[in-house]
Amino acid sequence: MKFEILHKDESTNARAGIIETTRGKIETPVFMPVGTQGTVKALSPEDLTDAGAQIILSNTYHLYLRPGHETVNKLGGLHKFMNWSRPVLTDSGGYQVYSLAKLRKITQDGVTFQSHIDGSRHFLGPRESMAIQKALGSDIVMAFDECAPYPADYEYVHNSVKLTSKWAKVCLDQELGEGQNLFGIVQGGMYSDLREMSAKELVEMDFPGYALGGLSVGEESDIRERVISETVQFLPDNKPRYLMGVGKPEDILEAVILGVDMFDCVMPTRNARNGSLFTDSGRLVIKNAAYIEDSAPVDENCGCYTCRNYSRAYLRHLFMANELLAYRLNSIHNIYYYIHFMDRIKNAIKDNKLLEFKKEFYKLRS
RNA sequence: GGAGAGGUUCCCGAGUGGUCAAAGGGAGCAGACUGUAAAUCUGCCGGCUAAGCCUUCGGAGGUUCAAAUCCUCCCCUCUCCA
Repeated sequence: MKFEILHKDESTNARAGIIETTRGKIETPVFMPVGTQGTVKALSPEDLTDAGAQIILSNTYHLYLRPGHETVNKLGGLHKFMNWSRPVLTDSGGYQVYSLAKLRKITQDGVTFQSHIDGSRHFLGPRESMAIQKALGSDIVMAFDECAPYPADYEYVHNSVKLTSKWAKVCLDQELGEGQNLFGIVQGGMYSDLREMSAKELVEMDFPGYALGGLSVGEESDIRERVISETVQFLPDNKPRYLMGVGKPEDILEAVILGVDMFDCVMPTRNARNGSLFTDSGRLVIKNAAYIEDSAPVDENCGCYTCRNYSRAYLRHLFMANELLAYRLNSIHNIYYYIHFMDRIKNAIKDNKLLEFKKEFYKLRS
């Protein structure tokens, strides 16, 4: 994997670059749609490429439980299995340590999960996570970390950072497949010194890319931005930086300004399924009665398949009637919005106009 | 014509003397979703000059301190038999 910065914005820390993987190039800043179970919910791979997706996310824990990584491997790996030939990044299962907190127990060696599907017990540690991700054949492999909750006291987070560093080293020692690249994940909660410690320990290990984990867990956006900026300063300039799980368009914009290159979030797809559509003037809740007879598209300026062909009134009808097409059309729009939002940010960086873009962005939604 | 069942707040449907503005569901209205246990979850859902009052349980009348609940008559639905 190769990462090259093509341009740096003059007035912010934003960068526009390109990641080269064996499965193709990824222009950054990039948004990666989330396809936890080997599918971006409601969308086909064609829908994703049409919307401009360059890389998608998938998940170690979920694919391990179902259908099983060995099964996926026997069927030719995740890309072939799901008919997606562009790059895939797999999360390690570290987020499930947080999201499935009630169903797991952490030890020094890893985490014992009780399956949310059938209650059976499964051990997932750094070795297991690497082996699973190797079998899946993803292009970017995430280290197995502990995503700490928020709020959490200093001692808890301190231990969490030490554990994450210990596991990161184990991950690094595991053999991966051809073309696979392992990213380390910085933890440290909202504590500046722990973020610094975590970042330095991981940078010492020399990963091809670094992620900021443990954010978007309920903290205020100003706290998040503080942590991002405090963390990024300890990360090498010439490696991609990935902010995990963030977020709203405005959150992403702020993080790009602070020097982040990669993002993922369930928000565009989940909100689409719940009737909330992203536009430059804010979120449009398609189920609102205001759109019953509205013949306009969701967003007049949007070039997505949904906006080119369907009215708000029709989308509202599909949603209210629980029609399956609603999920697909809404998801197409939101994913397109996010991806093109990143394109506009990227172009603004190349033109040294990111701050102007930001100003215009907030003006439109007020 | 005979026998039976029933009419409850937008809909379905509980409730058979006071704890009933009336369970529950649906529909509707609004909100939340941040490395997906999410096509999920939450709130509202008769009116008002609101810790109180007013109107409501097919219609009219009556019994009672008190009626969606008991009585009388009327109207209307449905099922079965002829």
